[in-house]
Amino acid sequence: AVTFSSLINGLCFEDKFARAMEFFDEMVASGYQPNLHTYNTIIKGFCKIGKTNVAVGLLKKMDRAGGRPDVVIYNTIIDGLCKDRLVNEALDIFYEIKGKGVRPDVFTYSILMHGLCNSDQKEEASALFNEMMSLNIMPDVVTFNILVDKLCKEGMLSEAQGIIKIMIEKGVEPNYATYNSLMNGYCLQNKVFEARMVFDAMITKGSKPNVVSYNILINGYCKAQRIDEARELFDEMRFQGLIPNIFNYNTLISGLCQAGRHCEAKELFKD
RNA sequence: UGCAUUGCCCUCUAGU
Repeated sequence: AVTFSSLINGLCFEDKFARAMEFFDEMVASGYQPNLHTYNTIIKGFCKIGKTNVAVGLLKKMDRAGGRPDVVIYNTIIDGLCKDRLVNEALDIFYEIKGKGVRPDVFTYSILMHGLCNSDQKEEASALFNEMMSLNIMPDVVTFNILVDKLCKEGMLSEAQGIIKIMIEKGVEPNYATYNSLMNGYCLQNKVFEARMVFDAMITKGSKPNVVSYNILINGYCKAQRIDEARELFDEMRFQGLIPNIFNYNTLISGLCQAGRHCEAKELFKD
């Protein structure tokens, strides 16, 4: 059963969801009883290809058949709905499960807070944050990162710094995503220097910058018309053994183009 | 007994 589930998961990961489904149907037809892990993998697959409604249908079917969906399954569905910008439907499910004895966990709250932030409902997200605290469901680094990121995107950098201070006081260490959000926030305010300080600080604190960290800074330099520094960072990233991804190429190539340096852009494109 | 499933950060384009 484990290998079966892993296989399906692997197929979904490789965007071979249709194959995964085929496989799932065959197994069920030959009398195999899928467990919660397997169901969740399938449900997530449906959400990923934009068929959240099918996922919800599967959930209801499980429910009716007495399949007892667990909090992980509900979290997957709630996240799928949020990513489809159907936060209200996600909240409906949240209230529904609270009423029937499935305890929301730190994932549930983080997912919903993320959805609320993405639909410009920061106040509601804070309310959920307070609610989870009052229920003794402790926010973790991801929960805090969601708040930090939202504040950074709104340009409220000192508030974001405040949250980081609070998280540290609570014994939750910021990770690379926290620093990346902060760097991005500074770049959005055209404060590349401050972003660079964060970048350097994260190295000192032992969080290795990843390709995303580099990309944020590269983008910051490009937007500030400092293309040469952007190029240097790109090279340094490779020197550090990081493999540039599609984002890195896009960022630098469009930066070069906007600066009128089309030849260099073409060179890079060839890689 | 162990092992598998859910949440956070970056680019461009298009749409609105």
